[in-house]
Amino acid sequence: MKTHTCGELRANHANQTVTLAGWVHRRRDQGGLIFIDLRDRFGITQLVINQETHPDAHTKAKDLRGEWVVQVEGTVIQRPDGMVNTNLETGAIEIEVHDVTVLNPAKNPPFYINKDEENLDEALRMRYRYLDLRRERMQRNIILRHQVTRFIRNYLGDRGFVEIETPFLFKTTPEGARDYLVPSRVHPGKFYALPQSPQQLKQLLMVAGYERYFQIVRCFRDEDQRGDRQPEFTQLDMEMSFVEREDVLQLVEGLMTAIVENVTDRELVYKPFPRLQYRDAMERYGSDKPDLRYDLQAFEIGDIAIRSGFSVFADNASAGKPVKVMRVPQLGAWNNSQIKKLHQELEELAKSVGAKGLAYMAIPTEESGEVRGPIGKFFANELKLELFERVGAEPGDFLIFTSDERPIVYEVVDTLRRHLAQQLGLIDPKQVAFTWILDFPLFEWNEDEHRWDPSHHLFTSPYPEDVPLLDTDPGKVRGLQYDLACNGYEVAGGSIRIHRREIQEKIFGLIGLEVEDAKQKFGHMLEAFEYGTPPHGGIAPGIDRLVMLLAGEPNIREVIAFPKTQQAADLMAGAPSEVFPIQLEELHIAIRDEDLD
RNA sequence: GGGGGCGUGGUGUAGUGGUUAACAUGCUACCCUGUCAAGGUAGAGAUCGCGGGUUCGAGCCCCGUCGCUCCCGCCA
Repeated sequence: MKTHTCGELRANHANQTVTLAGWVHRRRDQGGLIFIDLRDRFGITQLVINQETHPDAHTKAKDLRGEWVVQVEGTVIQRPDGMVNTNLETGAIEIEVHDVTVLNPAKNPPFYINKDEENLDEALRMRYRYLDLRRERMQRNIILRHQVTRFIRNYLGDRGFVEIETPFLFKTTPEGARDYLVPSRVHPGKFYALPQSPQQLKQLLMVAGYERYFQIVRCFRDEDQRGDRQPEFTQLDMEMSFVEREDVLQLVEGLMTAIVENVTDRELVYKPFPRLQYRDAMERYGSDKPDLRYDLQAFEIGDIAIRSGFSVFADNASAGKPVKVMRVPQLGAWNNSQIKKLHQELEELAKSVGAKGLAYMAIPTEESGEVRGPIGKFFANELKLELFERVGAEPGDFLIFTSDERPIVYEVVDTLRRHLAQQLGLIDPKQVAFTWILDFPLFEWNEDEHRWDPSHHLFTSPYPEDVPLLDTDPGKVRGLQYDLACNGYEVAGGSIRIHRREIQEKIFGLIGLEVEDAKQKFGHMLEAFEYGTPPHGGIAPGIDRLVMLLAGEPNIREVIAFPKTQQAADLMAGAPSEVFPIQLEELHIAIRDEDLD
C-alpha cells in the first residue's frame, strides 16, 4: 500500500512517483493550497495538495482531519531554497499529491497525539493506551526497548548462550514475594503459581548441562506497586556453569557497556564499573543502590567527634553509633539567611526519615573568615582542621552532620544525597553510572521470627573462606551475591549458587528449615543437585528498569506497552474483571459473599 | 494496611467564601496559493470527580468516597 515510508524520502528521490500511507499528523489549510504532515512509524513527510493542478485530490483533502488514515499518490518535489524544513528528516522534499484515498476516518482523539504534553492524566493515557502509544515519545521508548532486547539476544547468542523458555504455570514457593495463583481445573483445590522469576528452572537447566542459558522473560509478583515496580515485569534471566563471580561480572559489564554504546545516545560515566562492598556503599551513600552520577559522599568522623565538646556526637560516637559528614561544595558561600533556609529545609527532610536533628558548618571562603553554624564552637581549631582534611573540605563548602542509630543515619544520608543532587542540579540526565555492589551479608536477622533470613535467596553460596562462620557468627558470613546499580536503581541481582549438599543443608538449618520441610518445598531441586551439578551462578537484569534509565524516563510504565496502574488494574480492557459463574464452577472456586462490596 | 499530592470545557492550566467560572490549545464554520506549532474572523463546548455537611452564599472550608500518582510497610 506504500512504496516508501514517511521517513525515507530525500532530495535524490525528486521527480519519482510514490505512494505513501499513514496518519494525518497536522494539516495547514490555506484555501487553494493544503499542506498535510503525513506521519507513519518512520517519520513525517509534508504533502502539498494544489487546487489548481489537482482539483479532485484537493476536494478530498479538504475533509481530512487529525489522525485520519490516508493513502496518497504523488510526485516527490525538491523544495526550493528557503522552503526547506530543517526540523524534518524529510524536510528537503515534499509530495505533490495527485490522488487521495481515505483508508479510515478517525474521531477526535481525547488528547494530543502530535505533541508531547507533560502532565497528561495517566488514567486517560491508560484508558486510551493505543493512542498514547501512537505518540512519538512512546514510540521512541518502545522501539528502544526492542533494540535493547534484540541487542541482548545477538550479544548472548554470539557468546554461546541458549535462549530457553520456561513454564509460566509452575509451583508456588513459600519464600519471597506473594505469588499470583492460577487455579487448576483438572486438580480441584490445587493451584499453579506464576513464577516470581525462573530461578529454580534456570538452575535445573545448569544441572541439565546447557552451561549458558538466558531468557528474556516475564516475572510476576503480587506486591504493591512503585514507579519502578509492576506486578508483571521483564527480566533478562541468565545462568552459567563452571564460572566464578568474576566471569559473571565481566560478561554483564561487557553487555551493559555495549548496549549503552551501541543502541543509546547515553554517556557511560564509568568504564570499567566501580565495585563497592555492600558495607561501604551503605557507609558512604546510605544505600545499596547509590546514584554515582554525583559525588556527595558521607564520611565517618566518630573518632573526631568523640574529642569534640558536642556531647550529642561525642556520646553517640562512644556508644559506637555513626557520626557522618557530607560535604556540599560552594554552598558555604551563601549568606546567612540562605544558609538558614537551606538548613531548615534539609533538617525537615532528615526528620521525616527519623533523624532528631541536623547539624551543619559553613566553611568561609576566605582564610580570615569564621566557620558559621552552631556546632562550630564545640570543635577546637585543630580538630576542625582534622575534620576538614578527613572530608576533603575546601573554602566555601557546606558540611552536613548527622548521627543516630545506623539505619537512620543511612536513611538520612541517602535522602539528603538524592535531594541535594536534584536541588543543586548535579545530575546530568544524559549520563548512566553503573556500579557493582558486592559482598552482601548472606543473612539478615529476622527479629520477629527470631531466625536468620537469606538476604538474596537460599541457594546463594557463601564466601568459601566464610563457611566456618556459619557455625559461629552467621551475620558475618558474606554471600557471593552481586547487584548492579545504576543511577540510584537496582538494575540486576545475582549470585554464585551453592552446589554442595552439606552447605545447602547447613543453610537450611540456619534459616529454620528442617531437612524434611526443605524436601517438601524444594525436593525436586535437592534431588537434582545429587545428579552431577556443575558449579554455577547467574544474574537477572531488569529490562524495564534498564530501558527506563536508557530512555531517561521517570518510571517503568513509560517503557511498558500496556502497564498496570498502582492498583494493579488495566484501565483499557478493564482487568481484573468478574467472570461467569460457570468459569468459577469449572475451577472449583466459590467467592465468599463477605469479600464482595 | 498507612501517609502525602492531584482531580475545573476534549486537553493543559488560572481561579483571594461573593455578579454570567478565566486563559491557552484543540474542535466546528468561513476566509486565505508557500505553510511547516501556519494565520485571520466567528462559534460551540464546564451541573468544577462523586456524595454529604458548614454558610445568606461553596470550584474554594469540613467529612466521606472514587480515580490517578508519590512514599512507608511489602518486594527471597
